[in-house]
Amino acid sequence: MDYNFREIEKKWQDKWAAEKTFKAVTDPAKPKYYVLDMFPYPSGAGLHVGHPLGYIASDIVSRYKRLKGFNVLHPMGYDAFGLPAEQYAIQTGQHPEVTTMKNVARYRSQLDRIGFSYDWDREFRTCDPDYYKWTQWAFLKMFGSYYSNSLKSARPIEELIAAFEAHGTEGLDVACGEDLSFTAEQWKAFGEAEKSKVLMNYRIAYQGETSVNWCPALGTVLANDEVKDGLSVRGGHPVEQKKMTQWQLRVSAYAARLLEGLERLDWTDSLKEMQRNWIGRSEGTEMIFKVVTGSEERDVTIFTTRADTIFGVTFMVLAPESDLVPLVTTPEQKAEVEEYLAYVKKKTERERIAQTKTVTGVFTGSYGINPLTGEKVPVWISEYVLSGYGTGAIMAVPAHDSRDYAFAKKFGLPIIPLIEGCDVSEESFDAKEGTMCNSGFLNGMQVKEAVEAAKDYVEAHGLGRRKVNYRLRDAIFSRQRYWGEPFPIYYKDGIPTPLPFDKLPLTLPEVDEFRPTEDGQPPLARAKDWTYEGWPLETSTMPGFAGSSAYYLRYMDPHNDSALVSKEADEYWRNVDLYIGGTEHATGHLIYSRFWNKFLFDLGYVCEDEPFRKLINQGMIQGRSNFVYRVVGTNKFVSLGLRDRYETQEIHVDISLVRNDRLDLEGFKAWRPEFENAEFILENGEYICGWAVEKMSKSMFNVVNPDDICDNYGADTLRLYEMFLGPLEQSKPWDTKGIDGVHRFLRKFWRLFHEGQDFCVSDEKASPAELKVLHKLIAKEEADIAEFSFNTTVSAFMIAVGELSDLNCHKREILEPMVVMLSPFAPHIAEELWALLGHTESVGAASFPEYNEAFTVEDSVTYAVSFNGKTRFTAELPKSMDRAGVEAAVMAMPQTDKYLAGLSVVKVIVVPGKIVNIVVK
RNA sequence: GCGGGUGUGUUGAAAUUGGUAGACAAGCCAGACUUAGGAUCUGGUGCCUUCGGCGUAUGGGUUCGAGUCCCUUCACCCGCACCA
Repeated sequence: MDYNFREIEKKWQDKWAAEKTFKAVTDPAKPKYYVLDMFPYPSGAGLHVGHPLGYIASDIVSRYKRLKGFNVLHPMGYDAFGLPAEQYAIQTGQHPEVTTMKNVARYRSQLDRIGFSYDWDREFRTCDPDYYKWTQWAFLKMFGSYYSNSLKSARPIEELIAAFEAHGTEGLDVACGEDLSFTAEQWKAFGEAEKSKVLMNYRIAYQGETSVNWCPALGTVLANDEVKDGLSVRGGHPVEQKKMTQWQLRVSAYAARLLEGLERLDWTDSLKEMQRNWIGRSEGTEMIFKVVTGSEERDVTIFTTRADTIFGVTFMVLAPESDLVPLVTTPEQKAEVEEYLAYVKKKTERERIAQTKTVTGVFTGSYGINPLTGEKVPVWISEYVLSGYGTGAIMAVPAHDSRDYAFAKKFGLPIIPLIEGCDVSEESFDAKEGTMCNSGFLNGMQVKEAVEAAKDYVEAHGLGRRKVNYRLRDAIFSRQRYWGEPFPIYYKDGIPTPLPFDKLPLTLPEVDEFRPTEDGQPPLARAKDWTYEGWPLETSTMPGFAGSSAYYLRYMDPHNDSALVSKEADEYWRNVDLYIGGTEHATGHLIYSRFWNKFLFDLGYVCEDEPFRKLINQGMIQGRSNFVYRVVGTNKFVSLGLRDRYETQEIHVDISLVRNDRLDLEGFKAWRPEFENAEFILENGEYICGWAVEKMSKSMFNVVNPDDICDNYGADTLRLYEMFLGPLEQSKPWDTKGIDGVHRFLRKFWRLFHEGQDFCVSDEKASPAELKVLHKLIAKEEADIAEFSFNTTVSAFMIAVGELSDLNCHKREILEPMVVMLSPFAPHIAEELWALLGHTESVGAASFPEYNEAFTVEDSVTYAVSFNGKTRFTAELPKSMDRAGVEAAVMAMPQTDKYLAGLSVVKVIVVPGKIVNIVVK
């Protein structure tokens, strides 16, 4: 009986599906293990061979953990709201749901062929109303909450209202947009609209005007992580800055906790570092400068991390968007300032990035007073100061900040050095080292002391206070799009009002077209009767990250109609033990999810405050493209080695026409009409193609489809090969060439159980040599899976199978545990052999074999004998021999004499079990 | 510019964490069986060579011993980027 993978794989996949083999049931008697893949966005292109890499790894861990006695939750679903389906809908008129469901079905059929052990009963799509009901629910909870800084927790907004009624803003320590100040009496006197506006300043989900990334081509705003280099991540369209009123999430309130939480997570350092940078904590000082405009005087607060440099302040700078700008502009400067603001406004984000080196700015006409020296310094406006960070105003110290330096040079402002011996004639001195000078009471101190001394001084004299700033901004939460979750908000007398919980889900209405309305309203404005009790409903929808922020919780209890997740399910499954996915979500999804989870934790809906305990980033699988070289102006194609003799043009060729870099000439001619009459200049009778590693994509003709691999080699081979390709976390090119090696291994494994065509396994007792092979492999697999080093496990299997074939071993005692151990990697062949071995239950119900050191212990060890560190020969010695014995034995060997000829021994170093080093002179 | 990472045969990669570098695979070469082979099996395969020597990007250091630890330089990849 040959290894017929097609028949075997079909048979077992059908059986797993029919019997729901991998159904997870809450079982307090067993320890739980939750393995999650970042669920995919089902794109129209289907899966390529790179996508399942992480899924295969997580499936191996899932199956392994089941063998180790864990109750494993391993679900899968789809991140189904998103731009591509909507763009397609705009172009074709086809409802995004239709496209999405078609793509989901395709994904599902591709996934099913690879033999994953998902519990498909828990599957859902983020666009299912049953699911997005809970996304809307969470939004309403955020709308109904504020963040208490003193309690470090979200609290119901009713508590805040009660506080306002009792004592206004007195003693308030909460996260907010701007610092408001009013008394209880004032609060009570506010009208409904006014109260709503005030509360927006504190809600965790709030509506507010902000500068947003507006993408005209997509007709929507985008979050910071959806924009890269001034272009939209999806589609690559230009993005500009625009002030708009938008729904936002007060993620910034959680900055400190998001940062601290990283300490407790088992994530890679690079990923944690990325999040730290994104959160961007910096310790500094807020200081008040009096600014004099004509006869008026007002306080301007600046933020600095270098309070020690205050004696070097020679000017101040405001962000162009700062509210202070109109207030401090003098009548004489008004025209110039307005011209500058117009210039800044018309720049797109992309231009701004491209021109970071150009220095621009304008003088306001006002002067600030240095609170320490009483000196007057001019107040400027420049785009290098950002309105969104700190206070949008800075004190400029050109001697010790390179940006201030460039500005001072350009506009001829004075530069005062503050560190002894520093040279500021060519560039600023940014390093925090040296002895202070020109700095009043700080003179003579080292910079590090001066930083603290200056902060103390400022606080002691009431000039300002210590302040921790974060770079993390609130998340913009509305999109002017159709294909997303509708906001459960209606406008009663213009006041944003939450829909009652029992009206959820608020389902997406039908519209006749998916593009914005003629007057620029979002597509939902096209819906007939988009109202609640006669009041208009919100017309924007939620962004892509909304649905993916709590999906891992829903898998714990996916059919619950009365809660996102029941208390019992949450307390059993708690959080994700192992999360596998790409790095591209480092600053998006992985921040939002942590925020979302912490919020639900604060309100007591979940019991863990971090969602993902351990996270692995699988590397990307790139494509390996092939090229042919056309001689310019002809239809002749020259082989790689000969192309230097011609002027050639490199052309991508479909990799299906190439094998081992040899071109299939007839296939190439048939590929495209223009190549029909192609002629070839061959080397050694063959056409050798060039190659390069590139992103796997249709346009490069280098896409490898997993279905084709399953057809030709089988899912087990695909799984093994993807793991064999190299370390999981590393990016690597796909190269189908090597796949025969693992396929051959599976056939060899199969043959261990067969004698000719017959299944043949003996009950004979295993020999010590055979047991050693087995137990070496057990130890190796245990260690490798703990470190996610799957490639070496596959190698170890190949070696073990090679050794067992050499030993001609067909014994059940050895082979049965081998099948169990192989089952996480190649489950189909394992199930088949397991059944042939006479078992009626799935191999998944077996236990992972116990490692017994006794079988692998050697009674002798090989010592490497070296002279002055150079290994000359090896010596086989009993393992029990002590150092002195080893030394004596080695010194007595004839080879030693040979290498000692004429030299004297200085000393002998014996490393037990490894090395004997003889130092000679 | 700042931060993180990587560098080993023709290729993907191993190396028990400081102990015989290149396991395992691919490719290539030779042989066997074949009408044939994108099939199967066997052997060889880092470089220079006569002994032997040289080899883990580069130059140095620590050590009896370094791919592994420390410093220098170079190259590449990733992330952030006017964050005061």
